[in-house]
Amino acid sequence: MSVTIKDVARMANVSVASVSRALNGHGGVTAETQKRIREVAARLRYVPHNAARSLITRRTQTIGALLPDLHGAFFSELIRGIDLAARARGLYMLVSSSHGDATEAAIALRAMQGRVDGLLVMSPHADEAFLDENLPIVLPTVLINSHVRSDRHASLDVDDFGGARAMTEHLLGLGRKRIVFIAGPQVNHDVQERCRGYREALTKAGLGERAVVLPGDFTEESGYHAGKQALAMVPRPDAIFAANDMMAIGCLSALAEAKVRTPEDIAVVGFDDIPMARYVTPPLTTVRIRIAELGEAALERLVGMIEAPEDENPAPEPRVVVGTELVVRASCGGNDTVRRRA
Amino acid sequence: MSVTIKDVARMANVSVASVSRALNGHGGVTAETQKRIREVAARLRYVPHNAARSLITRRTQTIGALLPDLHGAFFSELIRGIDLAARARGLYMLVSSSHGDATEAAIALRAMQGRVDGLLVMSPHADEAFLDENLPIVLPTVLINSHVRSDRHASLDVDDFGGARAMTEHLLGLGRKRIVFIAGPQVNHDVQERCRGYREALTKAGLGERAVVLPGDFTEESGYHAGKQALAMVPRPDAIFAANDMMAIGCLSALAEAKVRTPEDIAVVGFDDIPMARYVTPPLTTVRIRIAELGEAALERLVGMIEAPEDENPAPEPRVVVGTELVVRASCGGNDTVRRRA
DNA sequence: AGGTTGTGTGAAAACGTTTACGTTCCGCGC
DNA sequence: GCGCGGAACGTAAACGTTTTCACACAACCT
Repeated sequence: MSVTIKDVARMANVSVASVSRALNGHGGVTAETQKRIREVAARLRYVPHNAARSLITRRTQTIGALLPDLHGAFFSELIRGIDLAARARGLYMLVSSSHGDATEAAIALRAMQGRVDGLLVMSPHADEAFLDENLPIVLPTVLINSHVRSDRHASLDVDDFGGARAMTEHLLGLGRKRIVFIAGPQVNHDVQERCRGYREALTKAGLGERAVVLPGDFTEESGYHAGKQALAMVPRPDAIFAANDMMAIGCLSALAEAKVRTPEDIAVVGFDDIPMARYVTPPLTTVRIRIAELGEAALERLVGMIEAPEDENPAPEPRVVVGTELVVRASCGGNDTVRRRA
Repeated sequence: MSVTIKDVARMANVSVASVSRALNGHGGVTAETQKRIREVAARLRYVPHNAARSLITRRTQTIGALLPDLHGAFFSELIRGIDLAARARGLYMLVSSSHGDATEAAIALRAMQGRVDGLLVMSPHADEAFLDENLPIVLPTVLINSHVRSDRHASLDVDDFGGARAMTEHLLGLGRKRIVFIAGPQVNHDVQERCRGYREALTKAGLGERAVVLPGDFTEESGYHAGKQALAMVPRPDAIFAANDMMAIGCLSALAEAKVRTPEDIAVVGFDDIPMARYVTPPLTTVRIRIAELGEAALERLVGMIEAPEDENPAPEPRVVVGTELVVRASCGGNDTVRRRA
C-alpha cells in the first residue's frame, strides 16, 4: 500500500491537518514543525493522492483535449502548442482522439467529467446541439476551429478564408488569370472557408465566373487526379491552388509526368506549409498556419475562463481568429518571402 | 453544482447503493428498478465523478506518457500508436513532455501519482537511479527506448542496431566499399546503437578499419556540413549513411551543390523513414521504424502488467525489441523494396 | 409450521485529502 | 489578576463514489 498523509502525520507526531498545511505552505504552522514534516514526507516518499485531493478541491490541474485524429503534422503541432502552454502553468493534458462518430465523441466527452478543469474541443461533431447534450454546463470549454457560431462557447478559428484570399490575390498579382482550386472533403469547414476565400478574391478581381473547383479529399492521390483533370481543361489553367499541401504535391507529380513546367507553364500552390513543402521540387508556395500558436492561444484562453470567477461571464470576445502567413517559394514563380497576416 | 449519485437516488426513490449497482451493471437489482434508475440518470444528465470513483476503486482508467519532447513526426506517431491501443481498451492518456532536466521530469513523474494506473516512460533522464528515486514501486511502468538494463522495469526498445547493420550490409551488397557514417548527438542511445550496427557490418565484411564516423546533431544543416566533409575526403567515399533522414537530406543538398550524382557517384541513405523521405530527389533509401506499432506494443505491455495479479511478477520477458524495415528507394542505387525484419 | 436458502435493497464504512471550527496556550493591556 | 486576541495545532466534516454487511421478505424444503 502506498503511504498516505496519515502515515506522515503519525511519523511526525502531528495531525493530518498540520501535514496538509505544512506541505501546501498554507501557514499556521511553526517553521520548525514545517521543516520536520517536510523531512518526514521526503523520507517516506510521500506523494499526495491526486484523486483524493481533487475530490475536495474541485481542481484537477488537468485540461482535456478532444481531437478528431492524431494523424499528421497538424495535430502533432497542435498538441505541442497546448502542452507548451500547459506546462508553463503546471497543468497536465489528457488527450483523447480518433473518435470516428458522434457517439464515441460523446462518450469521450463524458469521461472527462471530474477529470479535467476545462476542455479544448476540436471535433467535426462538436456542433451546438451535441455540446448542449453532452457538456456539463459548468465545464469551461474552448472550441478550436469548429466554425460553430455560438455565444455560449468560446472558440478559436484559423483564418482559412483570409489565407486563401491572400494566396489567390498573390497569384493574380503575378499575372495568373486562370486559377483552379482543388477542394478537400466536403464536410470540412476549413475547406469551405478556403474555397470561399478563393472565390472572393476572384470575384473582387472581376474574374468570378472563371472560378473552377475540382474535387479532392486531401490525399496526395486525389491531388494527382485533379492535376490530370486540370491538364485536360481547355483553355489550360495557368495556376492550381490546392486546398492542402499533400494535394499540391500530388498535383506536381501529375504535371511533371506530363512534362509541364512548374511554375513557368502552371503555378502550383498549397495550404498548410507542412514540413515537406520546402523539400519538393520546386519548393511549394503555400499558406502557413501557426498551429502551435493556435494551441497555445486556445489554452491561454481556457485558463482565463477557468480562473475567472463564475459570475464574471460572458467572455469579452468569444470568437478569436488565428492568422496565417503567405509563404512564397518557387512553385508560384514569385520571390521567396514570408508575409504575415494578422 | 453538478448532479451527484445522491440526486439520482433521491429522484428514483432508491438508495445510492442501488444506483451504483444499476449503473455499473453489477446485478443484484431488479430489471425494472435498473431501468428506472437508468432513466432518471439520463434525464438528470448524471455523470459519475471520476475522482471520487478512482479514490475508492484505485483505478483511474488512465495511463500516463512521459516524453522528452513533442517535436517532429516521431512523437506524433508514438502518441498515435499509444492512443490507438488505449482507446481500444477504454483507457485515457495523460501526456507530459518537454521536461528539459531531471528535476522537471521528476516533478512530472510524481504528479502522475494517483492519476494514472500505469506509466509509459521515454526520457533520457530515466535511468535506474532516477526511477528508483521517483517512482512509487507500485506503479506499473514500461520504459520505451531507454536502453536501461533492468530486471525490475519492463522495457521496449527499437532495434537500432539491427536496422543499421542491415542497411550497411545492403550497401555492401550493392558493391559499395567506402561507407562513411554521419552520427547524431553523442548522448543519444539510438545513435550509439546505429553506429554500432554500422561498425559491426563493416567488421563482419572484413572492412572494419574503413569505418569513418563524421559528427552530426540530427539537423539538416549538420548533414549538409558532413556531406561537404565527405566530399573532401580522399579517396572519396562511395556511400554515406546518415544516422537520421534529416541529415541525409542535408547531405543530398551538399552533393547536388557539388554536382556529384546520387546514387551513381555516392549513395546516400538515412534512418527513420520520415514522411518527407519519399519526396526528396532522389527518393531516400532509409530504415523505417514502425513507431505507432512501438507505441501500441508498449501500451499492450503496460496493460498486461496492470491487469496481472500483483503476486504474479516477474514478467516473462522484461525486454522486447521492436523491429525495423529496410526501405529501398533510389538514393542507394538498388531497386525499390521494403524488407521487413523481425 | 419452522428452518433454510436466496434475492433485492438500504445503511454505513471506506478511500485520502482539505478546511471550517475548536481548543489550548501564551503574551499583553487594563 | 483578569479578560482578550492571536498563533499553533487538533478534530471532524466534507467531497462522491463503491462495497461490505445487515436486513426484510419470499420461496423452498423437510
